Amino acid sequence: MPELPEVETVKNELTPFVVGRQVTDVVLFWDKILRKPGLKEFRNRLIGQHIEGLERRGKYLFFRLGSGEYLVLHLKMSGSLLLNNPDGRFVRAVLQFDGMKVYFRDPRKFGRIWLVAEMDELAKALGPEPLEDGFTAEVLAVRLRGRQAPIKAVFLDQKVVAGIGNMYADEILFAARIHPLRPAASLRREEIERIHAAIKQVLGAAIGNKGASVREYFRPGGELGTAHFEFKVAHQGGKVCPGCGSRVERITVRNRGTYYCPRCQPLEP
DNA sequence: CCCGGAACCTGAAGGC
DNA sequence: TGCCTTCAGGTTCCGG
Repeated sequence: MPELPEVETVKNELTPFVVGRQVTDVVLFWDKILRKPGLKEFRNRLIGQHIEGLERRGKYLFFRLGSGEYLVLHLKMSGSLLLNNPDGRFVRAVLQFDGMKVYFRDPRKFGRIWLVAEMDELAKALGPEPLEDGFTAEVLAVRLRGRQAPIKAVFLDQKVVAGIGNMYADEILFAARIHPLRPAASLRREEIERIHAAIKQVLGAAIGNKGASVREYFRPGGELGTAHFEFKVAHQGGKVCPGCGSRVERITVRNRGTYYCPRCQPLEP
C-alpha cells in the first residue's frame, strides 16, 4: 500500500533513470487510468517533452516537464512503477522514454494519471508535508482543532496531514501511545506533541527502510521495501505487542482495518 | 464544513 | 478440487 514513504522511495529510485530523458510514447491499456485531459490532448502535450525532475506531494508523484507542466501519477493502493516487468501482468500503462520504459503495474486498477499545468491543481487541497520543518506540533494542533471524529479517521483525511495512510496511521498512534478511537479534539497538548514526534520518527524510519511491502508494493527495480519488518502493530493482529506482551487487537475504524495494543494505547488514561 | 458509509477494483484467502 | 463469499484500501462521492 503506497503511502508517503513508499512514494518517496519510488521518487528517489526513479529519479536517476528518468531525469533528462525524453518521452517518446505513452501506451494505456486501461482507459480509465487517465483522469485529465483526454487521451489525444494528453499525448500531444506529453510526447516529446523532457523530464526535468521528480517531486512528491502527499502520495502524488509529479514529473516536471520541460514545458513547466506536470505528469502526475497516483499509485493508490496497489500501484508500482517498474523499470522491468518480464511477465507483463497487471500493466495498465507504459511510459516510453528514449532508451528505457517505465511500467505502471496496478492489479486493482485504482491508480490514476493526470497532466496538469500547475501542481496546485492536485496538491492545493492537501495538508502540510509532515517531514518538512514547517510541520510543527502547533501546526498539527491547529489541524486537529474542532475534529470530533476518531484520530485514526482524521489521519486518513489528506487535508489534515498529507501522505499518511492506513498502516502508518496505526504505527504512529502506537508510537505515541494513543488509542485510535480517541476523538481528535479531545487530545491534550502533550499528546499532540507525542503524535507529532511519532509522525516524524515513523515516516522517517520507513523511508530509511525504502517503504513497506505489505501487499502490492515494489520498488522500481522490483525489490521489496523492509519497513514492514519493523511494524509493531500494523497488520500484526493477534501477535504479541513488543511494548507490553499483550495481544495486538484489530478493530474497524471508518471501514479500515485498525491495529493497536489495548494496554499500551488505553482509551481512558 | 464535518462525518460516515458506499463505490471503485480484482487477487487472495477462507469456508464448505 | 472447486465454487462462493469476504477482505483489502486511497480517494471521491453522496446523504445526513
